[in-house]
Amino acid sequence: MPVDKGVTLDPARTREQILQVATEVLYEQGLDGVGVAGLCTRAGVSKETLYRHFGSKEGLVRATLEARSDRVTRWLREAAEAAGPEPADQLGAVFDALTGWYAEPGFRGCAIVNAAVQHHEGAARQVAARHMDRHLELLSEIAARAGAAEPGVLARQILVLMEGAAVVADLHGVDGTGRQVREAALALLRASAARASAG
Amino acid sequence: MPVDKGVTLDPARTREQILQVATEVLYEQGLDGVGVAGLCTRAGVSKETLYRHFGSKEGLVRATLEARSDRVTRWLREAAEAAGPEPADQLGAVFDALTGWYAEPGFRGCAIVNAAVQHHEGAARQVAARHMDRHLELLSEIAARAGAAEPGVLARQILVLMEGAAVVADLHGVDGTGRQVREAALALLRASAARASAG
DNA sequence: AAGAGATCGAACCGATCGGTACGAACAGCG
DNA sequence: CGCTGTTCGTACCGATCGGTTCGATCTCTT
Repeated sequence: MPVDKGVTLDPARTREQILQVATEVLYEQGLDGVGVAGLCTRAGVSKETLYRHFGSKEGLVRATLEARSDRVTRWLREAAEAAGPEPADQLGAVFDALTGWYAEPGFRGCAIVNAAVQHHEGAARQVAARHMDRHLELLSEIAARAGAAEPGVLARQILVLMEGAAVVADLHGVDGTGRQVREAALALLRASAARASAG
Repeated sequence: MPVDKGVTLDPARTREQILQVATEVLYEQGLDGVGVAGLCTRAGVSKETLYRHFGSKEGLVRATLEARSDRVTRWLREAAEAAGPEPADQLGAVFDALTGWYAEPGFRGCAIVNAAVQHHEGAARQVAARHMDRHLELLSEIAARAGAAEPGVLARQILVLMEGAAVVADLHGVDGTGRQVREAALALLRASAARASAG
């Protein structure tokens, strides 16, 4: 019985295939909602292969979340940059992108936050902390260019809006959430800028 | 060998004991982080007793989360009412209460949201949705009394701040989160009230 | 042609999972 | 006293968990 290994036998390809399946399945089912055997079946890969690439389930989770953090960070930054030079436009564009995400079928909140909350110890929490640092960096740049009174504080307030929006859109319903949160973020930006020019 | 059943043999007491332990342990370890056997050990109760009271682990989770939702809802409403008649004071008091919570040792975010995110199907999501409805009710009352332009929208924006604050305080650090989010909520309230009197 | 490395499928491991069953010990009530 | 219902401790169930091992098979490189 010949064994089907796919077209090529490329370790990097195999790794990517596992990562892609894990990204979907761990998001849909939760970290504890699927076993390694199930992951392997869906990825069309044997357990030995998975363990050689990632060492453990924890290692696979870490790699999956780190890749996702990279992707999301890049996505939001590009959305901001595509909106032109105005800080308010950039902030609006970020929340427009998020609003589209909430409405996607299968949306279940932020995968990284969800993972961090499921396992109170482990890699997910570190990845989540770093993920938020990256968001904060982007938001701080926008806040500073907008002339905010305290760019760091404003950025953190908007970060809270971002994370809260994902939770509320997931658990309480998408309707209007994105738009409402976008307006809240812009209102905070205006208030902070006004305070800076008045003070 | 005499069996130790505790001082009294009161079903209601037994039930409360299980609920109290489950509230702590499920929050600390996560829904999948502890088995029914472990719960029973920590509660000083046999598996048969637990299953007679709650039917299943899912039933125990539901009862635990519903009790918690009741408690949190009462707690926030009392905090608001204790702050006097001014809506802004009441809103500030709500976030002061939350800020104190974030700083408590063992804080791990909102137990109900965490549970809902861990099991994408099941009782936790229903409890979470209802939990947010209750928050929204309180916030809408405050927003309406503050003369907000759109009380429902403002309440939802502040709800997003509440949920996001718990996530950020848990995963990104407590420092300043409570105070910053409190100020953000009050800023949104002021902006909405100003818009209402101007329009 | 031959070796090196990647992969598969399946068997296997000990541990744990949620849930059930049972006999014995206990309390409260008539 | 004896009846009813609660609880305990323990054993047990089938299933699944994360992880390891092994021989066979396949591709690529030299």
